[in-house]
Amino acid sequence: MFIMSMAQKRNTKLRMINSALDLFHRFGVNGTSVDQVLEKSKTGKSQFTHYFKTKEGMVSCVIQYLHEMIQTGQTPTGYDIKSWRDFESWFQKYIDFQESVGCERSCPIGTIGGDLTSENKKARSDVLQFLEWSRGKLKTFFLERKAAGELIPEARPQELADFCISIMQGGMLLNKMRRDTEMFKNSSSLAIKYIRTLRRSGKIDGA
Amino acid sequence: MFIMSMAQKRNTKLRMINSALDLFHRFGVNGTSVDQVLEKSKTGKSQFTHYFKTKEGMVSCVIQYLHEMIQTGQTPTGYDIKSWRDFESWFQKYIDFQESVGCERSCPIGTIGGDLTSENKKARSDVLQFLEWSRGKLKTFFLERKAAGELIPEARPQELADFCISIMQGGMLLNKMRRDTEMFKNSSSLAIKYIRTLRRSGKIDGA
DNA sequence: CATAATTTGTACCACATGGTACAACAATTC
DNA sequence: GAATTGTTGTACCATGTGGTACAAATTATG
Repeated sequence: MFIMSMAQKRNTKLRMINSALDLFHRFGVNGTSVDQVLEKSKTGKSQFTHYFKTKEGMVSCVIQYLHEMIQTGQTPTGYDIKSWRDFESWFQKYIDFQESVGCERSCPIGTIGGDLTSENKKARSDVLQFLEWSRGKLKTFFLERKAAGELIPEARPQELADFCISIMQGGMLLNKMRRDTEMFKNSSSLAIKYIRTLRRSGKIDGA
Repeated sequence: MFIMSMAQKRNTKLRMINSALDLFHRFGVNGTSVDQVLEKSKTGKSQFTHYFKTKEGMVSCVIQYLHEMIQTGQTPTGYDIKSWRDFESWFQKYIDFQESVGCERSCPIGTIGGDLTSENKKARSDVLQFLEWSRGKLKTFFLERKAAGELIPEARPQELADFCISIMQGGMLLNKMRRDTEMFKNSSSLAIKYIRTLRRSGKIDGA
C-alpha cells in the first residue's frame, strides 16, 4: 500500500541521512566520502543518486533533518527553554553530550557549517536557516524574561542569545580539540554567573 | 655559501607553508589537497616529499609556523596583552581581521584543529601545544591584574582565559557561517562588559 | 492482471588523491 | 675537483572520488 511505500522509502533515505549525519558530525563534510556513507547505510550508488542527486544535496538533507530533530526535541540537546533552570541546563546538556562521546565531536551544525564555502549555496542556506532559528529561540527566551521583569533594562536579548551560542560553539570546538570538557565548563560557568547578575527580582533558581 | 643555501631552502619551504596555511585556513585541511598547495606555491611533488614527507607532516609544519608567527607578533591578531586596553582590543583585532577577509575565514587554529582526528597524532599535539600556550598567555594577564589588585578575589584567571577563547572561537566560527560580524560583536561586547564588572579600583580605561 | 511509477543492483567513467621512484642538478665540504 | 649533501624535475601508480547509464526488480494503481 501507499503508506508502506512511503515508509519503505523514508526508511532507506533515513538510514542514509542518519549515517551521513553521524559521519559528517565526526569527520566533517570534507572528511567524509559519499562511498563511506553508502557503506555505513548499506545502500548503493543508485539510491544516492535517486534520493540526493549530489553530495551537496545530501548535506542539505542532513541539515534539514537535523534541524527537524532539534525542533521536535529528539536530540539530547535542544532549544526548548522556558525557565532559568532550563536555560542553565542548556549548556550542561552539550557538555554531557560531549562527555558521552569522548569529546570527539563538537556541535554538528558548527562542524558542517564550518566546512561549507560560498559555492555550497543550498547547504549554507540550510545552515543559516537553522542558525537564525536557534538565535530566535534564545532571544525569545530572554525577551520573555525581560518582559516578566526578570532582567534588568540594560540586558539586550539578541546580544545575550549570541553570547550564549558563541560560548557553546567555541566551547564545544575547544573541548573537541582537547578531548576534554574543561574549557567549555569554565566558560559556560562564567556565562551563567554573568547572566545571573543581569537578573533581578527574586532568588536564583538555576542549578 | 651556507647561508644562501639555508635561505633558499627556507624560502621554498616557506612558500609551501604559507600557501598551505592560506588554503588550510580557507578550506580546512580536508578541503585542501596537496596538489593545490603545490600549484599555489609553484613547487613540485619532489619538494613536498623532501620537506614534509606526508600531508600530516605538512599540517604539523604549518601549525608550528603559525604558532611562531603569533608568538613573535607577526600576525594581525596576537596574545601580547599587557593592559586592559590591550585586552579589550584583543577581541576587536579578530573582528577586524574577519571583516578584512569578507568573513570567509574563522580562526586558523580552530579551523585546522577541528579537522583533525585522533589519527593525526603529530598535528593534534602541535595544535594542543599552541592552545595551551594561548590559554597561558591570557591566564597570565588575568593573574597579573589580580595580583595588582585590579580584579575581585572571586575572579579566576583560568576560567576567564577559557571564557575569552571560547567566545573568540565560537564568535569567529559563527561570523564565518553568516559572513557577517554581528554575532562575535555581540558576544565580545558582553564578555567585555562582564569582565569590567570584575574589575575594581580605578576607572575603566578600555576602549 | 496490466501498467505505470518508484526503487535498487551492477557496471562503468574521468579525474583527483596522496604518495613513490629515481635521476638530474646544485651547492658545500674536504 | 671529487665526494658528499641538499634540492628539484619528471614520470608513474594504486586507490579514492563524485557522478552517470541503464536495466532489473519491486511496488502501487487502473
